[in-house]
Amino acid sequence: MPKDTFLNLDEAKQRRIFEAAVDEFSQKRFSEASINQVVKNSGISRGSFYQYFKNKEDLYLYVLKQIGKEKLDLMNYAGEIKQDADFFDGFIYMIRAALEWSRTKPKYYRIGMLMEFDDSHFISELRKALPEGFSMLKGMIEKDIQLGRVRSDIDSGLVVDIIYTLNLHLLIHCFKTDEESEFLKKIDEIIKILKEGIVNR
Amino acid sequence: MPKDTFLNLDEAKQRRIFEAAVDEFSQKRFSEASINQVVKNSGISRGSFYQYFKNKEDLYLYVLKQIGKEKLDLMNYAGEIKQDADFFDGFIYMIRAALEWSRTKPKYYRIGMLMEFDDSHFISELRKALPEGFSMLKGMIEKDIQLGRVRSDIDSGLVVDIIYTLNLHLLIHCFKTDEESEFLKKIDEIIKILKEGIVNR
DNA sequence: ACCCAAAATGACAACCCTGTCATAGTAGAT
DNA sequence: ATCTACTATGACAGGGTTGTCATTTTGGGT
Repeated sequence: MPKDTFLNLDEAKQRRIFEAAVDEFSQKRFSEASINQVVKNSGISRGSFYQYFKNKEDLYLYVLKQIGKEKLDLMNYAGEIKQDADFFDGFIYMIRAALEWSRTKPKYYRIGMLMEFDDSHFISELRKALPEGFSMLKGMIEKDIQLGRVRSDIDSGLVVDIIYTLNLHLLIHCFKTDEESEFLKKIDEIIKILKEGIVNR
Repeated sequence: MPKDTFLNLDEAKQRRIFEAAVDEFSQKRFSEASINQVVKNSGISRGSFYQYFKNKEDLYLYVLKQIGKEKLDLMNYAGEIKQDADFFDGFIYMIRAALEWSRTKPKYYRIGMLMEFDDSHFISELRKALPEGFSMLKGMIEKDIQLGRVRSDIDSGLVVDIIYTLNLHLLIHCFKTDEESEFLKKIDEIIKILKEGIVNR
């Protein structure tokens, strides 16, 4: 979506702008993020920016697309291993992969998280169009139901929703406090509860 | 926290301002909410506003305090019934009470929800100082553990966290789509999963 | 060395916002 | 009727934002 003028730039400059944008969008929600900041931190002029991108939305979409490329590589790699695992192991594997990614590329991860809590029109619409990261989990639960590993009256969609929500919530906490081992411990415990329930028997 | 000049106003005018503030704070996060809007919708002048309140934070705290009063009444009422109920019933009761409140005072509820997703310094600090609505649930789980109704290896804090997070998540969805019966169905299902787990046995 | 098209620039308009302040208005007491 | 103390007002300063545009700079081809 950037204009040709941007694509014609030498790669170093493209990266400088991209990274300035990542910096900004990982600190502020889309609506609060400022082009001025991106312009300042990438050392280009305001006028140039609007020669490269149509507007702020254009820049955001570009950043997302770039991040998506890197994420896709990682997810494809993760996808190879968990073929015959059950849902629980598959989930834990995905969590660890995601955590690894969030550790190597924390800013990318933060952008995703901020997006999650952005209720602006633009972001709401955008979110709908984006691929759901945990969607594969739904298939895994359904497989487990067919194999008799999971109760047949369980709503797979709801379970994915639960997992997705709790994971996001814990991740945010993890980011704030930087207690990664605590996070993994809690995920394990949540999985256990999800498996067995909390009732004494 | 408002100035005396505000308290001296006749009640109708106080309400007008309060309601304009509620309108604004239930539509926009604190940082995005605009005094201009409040001023316009309450029909007072900008200058007057700053004669009534020190600043935006002052107004916000006032609104929260007013809402807190109403909420306290409701919660005290709800607290009377669930004395000897177990955690699950207690939780469902609380959910229904909260939902009832969100139905009668949706704007108040929205303010709370927006606060939940506000990471500004002011709101973060404020949130810490506020009483935790679900804190009583923790005690109920611990009681259930002692009574042998819940496994003793369960972390009560984590369970409350799970419940709190999922509830909030579902409520937001409920607010957006206005599917209240769907919401209650899901809560019931989540409780069931929390109780029994999803594993086939 | 010259030319010209493409790229870079920052001033600018137009619109937000918050908090202040000198002025104008009002209503009660003397 | 006058004085006074409180209240209301909107213009203003000073800050932010986005997107535009006339102007200058640059660099490749001749």
